[in-house]
Amino acid sequence: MARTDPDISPAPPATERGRRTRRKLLDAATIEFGERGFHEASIASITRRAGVALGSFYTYFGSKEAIFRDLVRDLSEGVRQAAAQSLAERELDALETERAALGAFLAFAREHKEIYRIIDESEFVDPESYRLHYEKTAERILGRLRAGAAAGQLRGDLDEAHAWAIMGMNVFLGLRYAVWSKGEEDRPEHAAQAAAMILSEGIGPREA
Amino acid sequence: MARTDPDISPAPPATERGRRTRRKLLDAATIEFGERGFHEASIASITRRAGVALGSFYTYFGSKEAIFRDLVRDLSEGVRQAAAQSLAERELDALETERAALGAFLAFAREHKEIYRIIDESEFVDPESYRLHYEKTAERILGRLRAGAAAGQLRGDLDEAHAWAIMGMNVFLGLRYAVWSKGEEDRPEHAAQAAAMILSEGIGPREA
DNA sequence: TTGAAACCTGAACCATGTTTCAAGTTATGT
DNA sequence: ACATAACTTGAAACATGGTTCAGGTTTCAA
Repeated sequence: MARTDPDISPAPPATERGRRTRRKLLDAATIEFGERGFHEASIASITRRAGVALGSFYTYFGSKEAIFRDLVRDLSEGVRQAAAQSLAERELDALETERAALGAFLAFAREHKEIYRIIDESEFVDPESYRLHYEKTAERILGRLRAGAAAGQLRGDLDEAHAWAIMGMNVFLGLRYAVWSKGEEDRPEHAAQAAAMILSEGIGPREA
Repeated sequence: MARTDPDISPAPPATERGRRTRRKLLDAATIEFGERGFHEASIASITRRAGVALGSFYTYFGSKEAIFRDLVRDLSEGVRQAAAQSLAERELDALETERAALGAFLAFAREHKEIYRIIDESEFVDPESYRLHYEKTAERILGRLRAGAAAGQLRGDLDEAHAWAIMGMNVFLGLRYAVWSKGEEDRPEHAAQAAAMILSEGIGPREA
């Protein structure tokens, strides 16, 4: 009885020591999943990295899937906070805000390729978390678009689809110019510039 | 000697019967991988669906990864052809072409969610195929942008980054409005309309 | 017609890595 | 100080499913 449901993680740690151990496992898992992907990753390797016995893993997580799920939600929240903070720093108009958001995302993705990869892999390991992550992100973008429209800085008929379009642009530019970026010539600023141009004027011919 | 390299698929079938069996396996694999994802999928289940003995699998594919790789490249080519055909039908100007391309993609994604899923999962199962697929797709988009610019229908300074931005828009709109689409209210045409608006005018306030 | 190559078969082998467990250690509140 | 709950340990059990193989059948060109 009180069997550990593999889908659900056990109750949160009750002691400080417990919280530390759980955190060590989560951090080790970030590295392990980031480097090897979900299926190549092994729990033994995670506990080894964390400096913890194999058996301890199941004190904190019900299964390999469970730690992955907890990790994705953890990282998703971290990404959200990083973005929010970077936008709160300056007062910008709506178009500048979108450009800054993409810039922050590119910088973040470049710095934390593992996180990018883990969240993306959740589409196949834990689709629910993946959906949640992108739905919440789209909602935040839509919120900014609405604010911009209210301020007369954006057109008034923007909706969810526009938010998803912008998010897709950002994600793919991140993949190409931050995660896959190789040499000097792949400049994230250039990607940000291209996106900003599309959002401000479209790609139609310049007015005479 | 002549051991089967698990990474490489054996020589192509020499007989008609062989080609049929290989095709049956590929088709069964499309269903299996599409429904269960790479790791949940089993070779036994694929051969069962194909109506072929387990052992026959290794006559045509060196490993589970190998059939997945062959399948992704097969599907990628199929997607390319479908898009090319749908665009060849009508003579359109550059902006209309992009809109038609997105429309065709949304229709295709809605009709073949499995294909969409398999190609996306290749990011983690066979990254090389994934990169190839999206690099080739971006190149085709860039080709269209250049043609549009040459015809004076698009601005002249569009480059790879713009192509990736457009591709990202399309992919995410496809995910949201074709693959995840639930009710009547998620209309792909609406997504296509939003993207077309962004490309033609941007999201800035309407001119007075 | 005939021989060789191509193809088919499915039971058994086997590697891998997740999960369990029973016994010990450390923390916490009274 | 004591009792109890929280936590730790790692060897072993276990399930799963990919891969091999030795022997049969079909195809096809000469």
